[in-house]
Formats: sequence, structure tokens, C-alpha cells
Amino acid sequence: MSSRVKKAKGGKRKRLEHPSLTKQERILLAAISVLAERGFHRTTVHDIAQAAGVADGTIYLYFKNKDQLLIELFKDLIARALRAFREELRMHQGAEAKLRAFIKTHLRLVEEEAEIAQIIAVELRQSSMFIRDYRNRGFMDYLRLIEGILEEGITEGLFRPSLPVAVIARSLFGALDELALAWLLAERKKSPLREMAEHLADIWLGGVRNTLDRRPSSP
Amino acid sequence: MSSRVKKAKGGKRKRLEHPSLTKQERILLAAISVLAERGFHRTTVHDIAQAAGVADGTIYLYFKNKDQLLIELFKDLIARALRAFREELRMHQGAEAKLRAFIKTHLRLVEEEAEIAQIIAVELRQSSMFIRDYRNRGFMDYLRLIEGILEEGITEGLFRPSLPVAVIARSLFGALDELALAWLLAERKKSPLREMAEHLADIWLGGVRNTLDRRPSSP
Amino acid sequence: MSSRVKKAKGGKRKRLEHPSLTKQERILLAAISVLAERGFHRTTVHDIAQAAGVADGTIYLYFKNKDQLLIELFKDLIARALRAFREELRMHQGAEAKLRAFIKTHLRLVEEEAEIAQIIAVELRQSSMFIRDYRNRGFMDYLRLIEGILEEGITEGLFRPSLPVAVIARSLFGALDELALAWLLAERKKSPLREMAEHLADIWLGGVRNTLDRRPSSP
Amino acid sequence: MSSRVKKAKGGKRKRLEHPSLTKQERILLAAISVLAERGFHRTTVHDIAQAAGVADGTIYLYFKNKDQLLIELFKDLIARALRAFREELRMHQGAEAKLRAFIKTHLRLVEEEAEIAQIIAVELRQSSMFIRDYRNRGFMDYLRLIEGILEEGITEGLFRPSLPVAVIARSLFGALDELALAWLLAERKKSPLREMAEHLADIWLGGVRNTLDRRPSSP
DNA sequence: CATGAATGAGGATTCATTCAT
DNA sequence: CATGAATGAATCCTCATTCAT
Repeated sequence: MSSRVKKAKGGKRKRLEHPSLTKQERILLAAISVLAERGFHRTTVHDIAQAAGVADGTIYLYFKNKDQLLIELFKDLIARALRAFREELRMHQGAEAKLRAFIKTHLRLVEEEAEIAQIIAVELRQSSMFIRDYRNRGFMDYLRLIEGILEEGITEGLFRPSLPVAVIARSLFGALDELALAWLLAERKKSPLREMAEHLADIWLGGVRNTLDRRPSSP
Repeated sequence: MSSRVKKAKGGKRKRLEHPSLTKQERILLAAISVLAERGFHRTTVHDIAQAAGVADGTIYLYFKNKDQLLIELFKDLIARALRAFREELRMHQGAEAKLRAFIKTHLRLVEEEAEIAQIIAVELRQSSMFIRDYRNRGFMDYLRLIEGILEEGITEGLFRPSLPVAVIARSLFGALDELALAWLLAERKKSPLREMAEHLADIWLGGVRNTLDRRPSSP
Repeated sequence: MSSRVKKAKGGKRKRLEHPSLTKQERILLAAISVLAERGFHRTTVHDIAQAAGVADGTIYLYFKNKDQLLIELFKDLIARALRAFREELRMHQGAEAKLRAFIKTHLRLVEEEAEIAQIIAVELRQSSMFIRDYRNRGFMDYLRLIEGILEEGITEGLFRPSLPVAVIARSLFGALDELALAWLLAERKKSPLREMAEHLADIWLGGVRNTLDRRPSSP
Repeated sequence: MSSRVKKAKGGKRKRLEHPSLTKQERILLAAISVLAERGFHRTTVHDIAQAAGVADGTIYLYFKNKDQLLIELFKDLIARALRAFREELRMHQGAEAKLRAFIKTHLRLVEEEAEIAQIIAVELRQSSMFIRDYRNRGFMDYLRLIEGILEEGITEGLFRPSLPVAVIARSLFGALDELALAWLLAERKKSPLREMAEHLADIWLGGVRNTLDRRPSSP
């Protein structure tokens, strides 16, 4: 009807303009910022459409429904994070260096991409869908990354062979995630998250280090 | 989220009878079982009232609103858990024994009181209210418990004085919580959670143990 | 009505190829099969376009809107049926033979062209547009066909002159239509519809037959 | 929030007041008039609530959903009609009198309760739900009523034993329904529907009347 | 002529909360 | 104190129609 007319009025809306991106990407991008800003349950499809500068119905041309949009979003973010990790780890040799790098990278990414981290650590776990279902998908790759480092360390003879790798990996993730969460939820994010990296690495390496090595660690 | 899915409400509502309790307590008790059974977002005020055997409106005579009821609930559960912890810890002397006991107790409680653990670890964090607000109340006491053990260990000369106590405490909680979450979400909860306790304790103690002590850990 | 139910769209869309036909005809043809398959309210313009192998917008080059398409469709189907009837009737002499032929043909066509009959008897009357508006167009010709037979019968002296021709015509249509509807809606269309034709004809002829043929009805 | 305040404004709405009725009945009553006025697909839950003088949500306290409300409505109307028929028929002895009475009653009810007849004959069949599903419930009772009369006639020796009772019953219903429909859809409902009753009865009785009463049909 | 991406109005339903009894 | 019937705001999704290419 008069829908096209209104367009002329425009201008006032806070919409992100990314002319070079796919509409699908623009929607995903808009969803990230809306989600980080308003939280999971406060975010409506209309909000996302508005932020993306499209009509509500357009969302459904690219995503089956709201859940799928969010799942796609999560998949994207996890994949992006994983890529960053893999690149970072490739630059390090040996399990110890890799474990340190992993911890550092996790905390650095949280600081640098607080908006995205906010979504993964805070908003996403508010969806039972993600808690129950999604931990079994992209998230597993993340855990396997840690497990890989641990196994490498065992092979190197650096870590105790008796280590329950899966359990340790999960614990490490939990520890990092909790720290990230605390930092993200703090009002004034002064205390540099990355400063904790060394401490954490020391503790975890101390703990997983092969007891045979347990002579004075710094001679 | 996918609100259309639900349907089948589950059948007959079990009305818990606890004549000796305050009506307020009965409501809280009912809320626990409903929450554990139906999950956070599927739980309505009506469900809770039904399970408690009171009218919907009665809820509002004891709680300002649904959020407050849930906050009260959380406060209760945390307080109960804290009491259990303090009792347990009182039976142990020395930071090392206490830390081991803490880890063991946390995982044991998750196993033994899966319903409550489910609420704290899974359902409750689906409420932005709790994530954002509540981590600053009862939860802090929990962290302080860990911090107390760490500080005791430092005083004993067992742990490195340079340890960032708050960070370590938080990490340990994160690790335990993640393990609990994974266990709770697993379908068949076969792998005994408490078996992990020793492994975890070894790792954390190895990590936080003062390097000077790092002679053979069991002489 | 219960719009959330649908889901599963049915699978692969069969694109009918009729290169020799007008695009307009192709669209109409596609509409018939889609309508018969999915029913009136489940049929979207997009479905029809897809089945016709054209873009959604193309529909609007040939039809003012969805309603007009459906009206055109109905006009077509009725016209086709009328043609079949007129041909059939031309082969019969005398009102009695014609009436028998009419009843037989109606029921035979329903059986033979169940897809089309389904649309006319079931789907089309789900549109208030047709019920309110369309019964006054092509449908009237159909009624007039019956009226013609009745009038011929009166002229022949076979039927009572006092017959309210329009009323009888409408009743006969109603009777045939209801039988067709019942048959079309039945799951297993075993009972041959055309077997009823003779019975029906007997009853209607008995009823409309001139009283002169009878003895006093109540002696 | 401010919902209670607005109530004071009231007064302007066209709402039916029936203080003596159940709220459930008031809703059903409102639904009848809205349905007759606006047609099946134009009727929204909000319309019905408005007409009943209740909030939208209130509808759902008494009916599971819109479909169920309509089904309940239909059940009510059919039941009421059936009751009227049974009472009427009880006053007549013999199949012939009963059949005449049946036809007369059907047409009389349509005229007298045009609003209700409109819903049954016009609006209801626009719902595939009713067309496909409902014809098998209350509607069957209606058919059986006719069949009962026919069977009685056969027992009396008045009707031919070879009559396919079910088919005839259905045809008769179809004829009556079609006449009702035509009358209801006509703008100026001048031509008294009940005047047709005698004609119809003559035709149907003529048709089903035992052949023994007749001379050879083609001499 | 043809396309199909984009539009956005429209509607059923849920549920926290209130308040007259 | 207790009740529970009533409220109505809030939200996802569909689909007929348009129009820039």
C-alpha cells in the first residue's frame, strides 16, 4: 500500500549501513549488535530488522525463523573464534607454548571483541536451545582444540599420561569462561583481563605438568 | 524462543503437601520442583501456585513478583549449599585438605542434589536478571569461601603469596561449574562426577602449590 | 485458522510443462493442480507461480490479483463442464432422457475429473468471494441448463406445468452436489458414484412426473 | 498496568449485554452475531472478544483456541437444530407426514433463524476443518434423522424397499441446503422460503413413493 | 514482457499481575 | 489472608503485492 512512500521519510533510524555486505550478512551483523545491547530475551525480530535496515519479513527470506537466525549467528561467531585460535596456535611450537597461547588468546579475544564475547558468554546461555543443544556442535570443536594441546603435551612427555584429557579441557574452558563472564558483567572493565593470562597459565601448567619434571621449575 | 513448541503440559500436577511449613516455604519448595522439571522459561507463576496448592494471587502476598520469588529461591539454595560446605570444611584441617574437600563436596552435591544443581547451573543462568544481578549477592559468599581457603594456604606457606586469590577462586568455580553443567546436561549420567574430584584436586593443588614445596608431592 | 499447523510444504514442486499453451493458460492449469493438491487456504500465489514455472510477479501481468485468478479459474472450469454437458445432452431426445443423462453426466464427471470436481465442490466454496459473488455468474448457466430440461419436459407434457422450475433445478443441483461432496471427501472412494445415478434419476423423475400418469395418490 | 483505568471510559463499544448468561455463553452468542455479520475469515478473536465485552485473553479461559470455539459453536447450533427437529417430528405420525414436516421445519428454521442458518450453511463450510472433519460428527445425526424417516416409510410399505436410504437422505439434505443457501445469499429475501416446502415435499414423496401406487411408468 | 527480492500489515496466543469478592 | 477470573500488552510469522532491474 503506502509502504514505499514512507521510505522517503527515512533517515532518522539508527541503522547500520554496510553496502558492500550481503543482506544476510547485514542482518547477522545487526543481530550481533542488538543482541549485545538488549540481551537475548529483550531482542525481537523487529529490533533486528530495524537495525539491519530491512523489513521484518525480509528476515524470513534469509532465515527460517528466529531460532535459526540465532543458531546461524552462533555458528558464525564460534567459527570465527576458532579460526583466530588456530592461526594463533600455528605460531607456537610445543604444548606448553600452545597452552599459554591458548589462554592468552581466549582472554585477549574477549577483551578485543567484547560485543561478540558478551553474546557467547552471556546471552547465548540464556537460551535453553543453545545450552542443551548447541554445546554439542561448534562448541565441541573448541574443546577438542584444548584436548589436542593436552595430548600433544602428553606425547611430548610434558604432561602426565594419566591426565583425563576431556575433563581437564572442560575445566580449563570453564575457568576461562567464568573469568570472561565476570569481566564482561563488571561495569567498569578496568582490570585488564589479559593480565590474568600469565597467572592462569602458570597454575594450569603447574597442575598438568608431569610430576617427573617436578624438580624446581625454575632452576 | 520457539514458544509455539511446548503444548503437552506434562499431565497431572503433583501437589506437594508439607503442612508443617510456612506457606512461603511451601511456595519456594514447589518452585524448586517445578523449575527443575519444566525449566526456566516454561515455568509460569500458575505452575508454581498449582504445585504449591495455592491460588495464583497468593504468590503475590509473599513475593513482590515472579523475579523476586526466583531471587529468593536462589538465595535459599545458595545459603543451603553454603551451609553444607561450611560444615564439611569444618571437618578438615589445613588448606590442602580443605581445598580437596571443597572440590569433592561441590561435585558430590551436584550428584546428590541434581534437581537443585540443575536449577543453579542450568535454569537460573537463563535469566538475565540472575546473570547480571545475582552474581553479586549470595554467589559472592561462595567465592569468598574459596578465597578463604586460598588465603589460609598462603598463610600456611603452602600456596604462593603472589597468587591472585580472587582470580583463582573464580577460575576454580568456573571449572567446577562447567563440569557440573556438562554432567547435568548429559543424558545418561553414568560417569561418576565425583571420580573427577581427585584429578581436579591434584591439578589445582599442583598448580597453586608453592614451588618451594615441589619436592615429591607424596613422600 | 490454525495457521501454525502446516509446516511440511509437501516436497518437490512439480513444474508442469506445456509449451504450446499461453502463459495465461499455463498459470491457470498450474493453479488447478496446486489447488487440488493443497486446498484453498494453503495455496499461495508463490505456489502457483512455481508450479507454472513463472515468477511470482508474472502472475500479476495476467491477473489483477489472486482473487481474479481464482475467479477466472472457476469460469474456465464451469465453462468446460458446461460444454461437456451440452455435448452429452445433444445426444439425447426428450426431457426424460435428458434429465437422466444430466444426472449421469454430473456424477460421471465428478468421478472422472475428481481433481476439478474437488476444486469446485470443496475448495472453491471456502472462499466467501465465490459463495457470495460467484454463484451469480457461470453457475447460473448451469442452473439454466437444468431449467431448460424441465421446461422442455413441461412442454412435452411429461412434467407438471405447475412445477416451480427454478426451485427444482436448484434442488437437483444441491442433491447432486452434496453427493459429489460426500464422495470426494470420503477417504477410499470405493462406492462407485455413478451407480447412484439411476436411483437418483428414478426418484427425480418419479417426483416431477406429470400426475396424469398416476392413479389417485391416496385412493 | 493502566488497564483498569481505561474501563471507566467505556460505554461507546457495541457490546451485547446479557447479564444472566454464563460468560461462556456470552462469548458463544457474541461469536454467532460476529460470524454472521463479518463472515468466517474476516472474524478475528479480537472481534469476538469485543462483541462479548471481554478481553481477548478471556476467550482462552473458556476455549482452547479459536478453532475449538468455532467447533463448540457449531456443536451447539447443530444440537439446537436437532432438538427442534425431534420435537417437531414427534408431533407427526407416519413417514409421509414426518417427511413433509421435516422439509417444512428445515426451511422454516432457516427463515426464522437466518443468522444461525447463515453460519451453518455459508460461513462454516468455508473452514476446511468443518468440511472435512465435522461432517462426520453432529451432521451425521442430522442425516440419520432423515434416514430414520425413510426407513419408517419402507416399513410402512409406503416407500420402495429398494431405496438406497443413505443416498436419498444425503440428496434431500443437499437439496434443502442448496435452497437455503440461495435464499440466504439473496439480497432481498422476499420469496418466502417456506412456500417451497410443499412443492419439495410433493416431489420427494412422488419420487420415493411405492411403485405399487403407480401405473406402469411408461405405458 | 519477466523477474523475484523486498515489503509490512495483520492475528492468534501467552502469562504476569490485579482486585473484587 | 486467600482466591482465581479477568486483563491486555507483547511478539513471531505469513503472504499478497509491488517495482527496480
